[in-house]
Amino acid sequence: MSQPDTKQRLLDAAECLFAAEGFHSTSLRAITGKAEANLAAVKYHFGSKEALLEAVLKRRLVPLNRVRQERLEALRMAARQSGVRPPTEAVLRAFIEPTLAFRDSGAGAEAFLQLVGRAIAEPDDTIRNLFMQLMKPIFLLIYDTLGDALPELSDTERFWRLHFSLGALSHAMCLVGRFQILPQGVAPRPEADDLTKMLVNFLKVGMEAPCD
Amino acid sequence: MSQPDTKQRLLDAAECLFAAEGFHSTSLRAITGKAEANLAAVKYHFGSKEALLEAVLKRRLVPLNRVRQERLEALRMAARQSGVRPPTEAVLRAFIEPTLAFRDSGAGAEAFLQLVGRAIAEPDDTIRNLFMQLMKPIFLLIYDTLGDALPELSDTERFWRLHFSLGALSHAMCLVGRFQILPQGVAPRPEADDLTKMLVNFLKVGMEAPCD
DNA sequence: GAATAAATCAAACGTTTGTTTTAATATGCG
DNA sequence: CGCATATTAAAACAAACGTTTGATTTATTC
Repeated sequence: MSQPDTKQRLLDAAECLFAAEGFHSTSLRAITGKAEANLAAVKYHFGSKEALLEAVLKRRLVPLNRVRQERLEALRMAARQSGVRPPTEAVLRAFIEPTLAFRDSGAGAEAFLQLVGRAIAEPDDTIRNLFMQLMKPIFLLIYDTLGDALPELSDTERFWRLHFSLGALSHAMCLVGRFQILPQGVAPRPEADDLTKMLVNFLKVGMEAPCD
Repeated sequence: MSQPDTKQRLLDAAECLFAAEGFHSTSLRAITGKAEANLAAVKYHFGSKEALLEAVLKRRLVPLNRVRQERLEALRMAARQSGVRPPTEAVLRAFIEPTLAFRDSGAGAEAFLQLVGRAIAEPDDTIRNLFMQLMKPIFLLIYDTLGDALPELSDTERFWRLHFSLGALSHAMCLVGRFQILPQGVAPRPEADDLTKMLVNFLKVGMEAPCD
């Protein structure tokens, strides 16, 4: 090998291009071109274009979800032992903080956030199912943990408020770095910490709002 | 003409397919096949595939945004005359209520909501620019009206809270009708009224939350 | 009813797509 | 060295894409 792992270069290039152009609009020729690899390299190392997408998603999403899972389960554990409810804000933070902090963790990370933020609304069944399969466990865990934090909330309200929150998060993830409409007086690119603070602060009160 | 307007049938078919499969994944052959029209009909009536998308978007989005604009401007007017701030909830409702109520207005309306809910995160520049051009005026108007309602809020906070809200709304729009993860005890498809109430209720407190 | 315009049609265009095949090259090991 | 395995390279594949063409049918106008 001349350069670091072709496999790695393909993952990096695919992540970047999938995020910028979308999965279907990105050709294997564009990916292998950017990665300075041969066209057949994708088939050789991954098997297919879809398998490449799966690898791109898993590379970052599995560790990220593991962190989220650990933080959420630690919250449940601590709450159960001390006999008090986990604070809503802590539950939201356990899910959101790793996501947006992740943004500054490396070169392709920001692109990856766009990719994931868009995957949640993906029209293609194969892609959405792949993404949902990766997200379902953590989704159900935060749903349950929010139930611990807000036991008086009905299942339906909790479900929809969680989805409103996921929508706000994914939208924030997509928006980071690509603004289309910027009114005067608005900082173009907040720090990850500030964005997390704003988002958690916004969602917390929504989650805890009385139902009527 | 054998059937009602080919142009109309093309719009309906395209709306449905764009929503279900996405713009790039929908072929002109699929559209003209569903519309029972000739392949060249799109070129003849609209000029191109992109122009067809523009027509699909404008057909519903222009009237919808007109309603939103009227309601928002009526709020500003009433507030200015009475000397009190427009209520945050009313501002949100002016924007959201027409959207979700629209869902029950016709056959393709629900599909259209998915299409629009996804367009906001669209990777393709041409599509996103087209959508943004249609949405920019109403976006700036609600941004200003929220400024009337919440003058103590900083521009940056107001901007991001608005985006969180748009994310929640677009996510709710995409989700309507296609659930992937349904915990027990959750109603699968709330009425538009109920969904609006939940969403507005959720966003209102987030908008009005203290900054720290 | 002839002449003009509007609409539809089947067929083919050149390109690009993901995939596959076959050959060449580098690498590791005894 | 020589063999075997892993990787890269180049070329070709059929299929699908949006677009275009030129002929034909339908509708409108004088």
